[in-house]
Amino acid sequence: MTVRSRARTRALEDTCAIARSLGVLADPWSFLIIRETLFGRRTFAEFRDSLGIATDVLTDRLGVLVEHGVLQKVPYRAPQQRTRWAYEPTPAGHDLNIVLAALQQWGAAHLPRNELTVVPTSAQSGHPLRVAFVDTEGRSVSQGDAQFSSTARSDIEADPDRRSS
Amino acid sequence: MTVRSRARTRALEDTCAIARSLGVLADPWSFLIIRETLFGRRTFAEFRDSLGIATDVLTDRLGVLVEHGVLQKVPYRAPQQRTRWAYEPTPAGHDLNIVLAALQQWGAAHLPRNELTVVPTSAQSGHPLRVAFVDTEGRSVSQGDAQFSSTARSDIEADPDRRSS
DNA sequence: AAGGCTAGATTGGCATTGCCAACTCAGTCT
DNA sequence: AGACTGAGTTGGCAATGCCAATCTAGCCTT
Repeated sequence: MTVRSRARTRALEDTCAIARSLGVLADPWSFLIIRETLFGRRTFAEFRDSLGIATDVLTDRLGVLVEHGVLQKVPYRAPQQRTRWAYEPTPAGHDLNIVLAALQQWGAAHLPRNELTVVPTSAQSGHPLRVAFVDTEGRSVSQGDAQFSSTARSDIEADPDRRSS
Repeated sequence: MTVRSRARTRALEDTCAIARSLGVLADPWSFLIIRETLFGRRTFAEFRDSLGIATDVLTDRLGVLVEHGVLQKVPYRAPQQRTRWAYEPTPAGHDLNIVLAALQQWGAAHLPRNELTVVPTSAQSGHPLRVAFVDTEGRSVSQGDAQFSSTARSDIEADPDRRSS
C-alpha cells in the first residue's frame, strides 16, 4: 500500500510550480528512471537491472510517476512470451526531456569527469543541441538576460510550439 | 561534522552528468534553496524563514552546495548590524537558473494549480521567455527533434515511441 | 488439470535521512 | 562585564532507503 510521504504532499500542494515538480521528482531515483526511458528501457526488470535500484523503491517510484501522469503502465507482449508490463512515457514524460538535458548540461559543465557523455542532438540534422532561454520568436537569449518575475497564471498559458503533438 | 551520504557519493561518481548533477541537487530542499536565491534571499535566517526547513538540514544542504561550488559563503555586514554570512550564488549557481526554469515550465504545464506563479522574462524587453532546445545557431527546435546520443555511439534514441521487437 | 516457471512485486530487518525542539557558541552592543 | 542574537548543534524519534528473502498470479508444458 502506497502512502504518500509528507514531503511529497507538502511540495505537491505548493503554489510554486518548481516545488510541485519536485514533489514528483525530487528523490535519488525518479530522474534516473526517466533517463533510462530515453535509452529505451521500459520494464520493471530493465529499470532494476540498469539502475541497481532496490525493488521496493522502484515499485514506489513507478507508482508515483504513473500517478502523476509521467509514465503509463501498459500491457506488452513479445512473441512467445507472457504478458508483461511496460512503463511508457506519456506526453508529460516526454516534456521532462528538456529538464534532463538541462541537468546534463549543468553537470557536464560544472561537475566534469572527462568521460564519455551523452548530449542532445537534432534528429534531423544530427547536430548538437543545447538548452537555452528563448524569446517569443524562438531565438535564444543570453542566460544573463533571464530574470524571474511574478505574473498571473494566464500569462504562461500560451505555450506555442513546445509540445510536438 | 558533515559525512557525505552513500547515495550522494554514488551519484557524484557516476559517469553520467545527469546523475552527478542529481548527486548535488536531488533532495527535497536543494532546488528550493536555489530558487530562494532568485528572490534575493541570501542568509541562513532568510532561507530558514522562507522555506520552513529544519535548521540542521539547512546547515547540511548549504554545506553541500558550497562544497560543490553552487554557493559561496561570504561575510556580509548591514549598517549598524553585526557581521553575518551570506550565501551568494556562484556562476555555477546562476547556471542552474535554466534548470529551475525548466522545472517551473513543466510543473506549470503538467501539475497546474491556477495560482500566481513566477515566469522567466527578458530583463531587456520584459517579454516572457521559455526554455527550449536550440541548435548551434541559437534557433529553437521542436522538442520532438531532440534525441540523446552518446559522443561515442550515435544509435541511442531519445524518441521512446519505437521499441525493437 | 496440475505443476513449474518467472516477472513483478511485497515484506522484514536494519541503516540513513529528515523533522522538531531544545540547547550551545561566538561575535556585538551597551 | 553581561546580555543579546545569528548561526548553527544535538538528541530523540519518525520516515525513507537498502538488501535479501519471500510471495503471487499468469503463462507454459506435460
